[in-house]
Amino acid sequence: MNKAKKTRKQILEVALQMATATSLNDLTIGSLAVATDMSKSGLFSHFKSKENLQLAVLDHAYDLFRQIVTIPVYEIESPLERLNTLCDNWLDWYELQAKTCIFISASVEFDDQPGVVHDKIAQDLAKWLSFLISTVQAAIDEKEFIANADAEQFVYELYSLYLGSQSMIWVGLEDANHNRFKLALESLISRYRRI
Amino acid sequence: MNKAKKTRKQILEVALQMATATSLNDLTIGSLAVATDMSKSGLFSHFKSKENLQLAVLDHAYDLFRQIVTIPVYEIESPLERLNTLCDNWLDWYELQAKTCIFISASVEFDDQPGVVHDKIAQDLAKWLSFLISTVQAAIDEKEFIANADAEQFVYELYSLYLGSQSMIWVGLEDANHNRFKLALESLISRYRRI
DNA sequence: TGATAAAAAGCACGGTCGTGCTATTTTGTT
DNA sequence: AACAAAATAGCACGACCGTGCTTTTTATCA
Repeated sequence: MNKAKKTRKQILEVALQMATATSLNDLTIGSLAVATDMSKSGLFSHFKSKENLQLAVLDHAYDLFRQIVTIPVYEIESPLERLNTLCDNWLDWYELQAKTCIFISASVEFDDQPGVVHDKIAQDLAKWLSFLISTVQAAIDEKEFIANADAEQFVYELYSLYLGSQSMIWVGLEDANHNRFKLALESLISRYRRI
Repeated sequence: MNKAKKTRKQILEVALQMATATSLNDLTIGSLAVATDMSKSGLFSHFKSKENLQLAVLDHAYDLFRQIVTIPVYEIESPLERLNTLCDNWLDWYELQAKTCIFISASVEFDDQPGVVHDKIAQDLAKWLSFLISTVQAAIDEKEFIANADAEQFVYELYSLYLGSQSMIWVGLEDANHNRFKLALESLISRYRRI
């Protein structure tokens, strides 16, 4: 691997940490340079613009997300079991990222800020949601879920519960083990399950 | 009313609009001065610090929120009907604020940024959630909901669905009329309802 | 190993930020 | 109408932002 690629990767690891801890906009080139022990201009030349840096951070995050959440379930045959493991991994992802999710904060941050970053976030979110939808649809097709189930409605509710779990931890309505999420997920699945 | 109080109120109305459209941190004293046709220092002297401005904006928002969402339901006797109206008003609030909610964006923005603003947001959110919980509890007590219902779990799910509705509009999984939210809410209530 | 290209640093720029200080204008009261 | 007080404006500051330049250091490969 190139020297450039290597340092670029190291930068992105630190950058993802920082952007996760604060936000994509608070990830400043100066502070990132300090954190990586580089000069501002030396770091800057890797990305040519702040926007490119933000895109690179999101790309890096998505790679990591896939590695943790998505890829490990490919071998699982039962769609329902795949869905369950997916949710477990999804919670793991949250824990591994120091109890936040950069995609969620980024999507709130950029929902009123049009541009390529906004578009990439929307695109990544759409990819993840449609992956979930197809998994639910597979469960329907393989008769693990009831035939007249609405896969999109299921995923809307599932993603909502995930969002809510994060939001409500810091007011104490949800606990650190996501028990309300797990309970609601169980209930959600049972309503869709063929008995 | 004082001149000071009057202009302060005018400032806060514009400030809330701007903070809602972007974010509490992007609400800059300079840009707010331009928007209100004042000098930076003239405006600044009303609040003495940016933090105070942010607190004032949140206060103003919460007043408005109560006016639109909470106060109009006080006269409704049936807790369940109160809950339904509350949800309708809650959606109205979202529409009136140009299809965003400052509390949601602010809570994401400040969840990793300790201080008085963070604390106020958490406090406001907690107040709203406990109001919802007490309404659900009233429905249980008056036997509109089943006796062994969990009011907190209900509100966790309700708030999650609201969050999700907003998040998923911009990827097209939810539509502008919040139909997925309404459908899920109906389902949620029916699961708690005494038949 | 030495030539050449790539990576990193140094430095400067215009801009905007929040926030003080002082001067001026406007308000409210006698 | 005169005067004290309050509201607003003018101006300046140090700090940090993103981003261009030029120079120096480091990596790559014949």
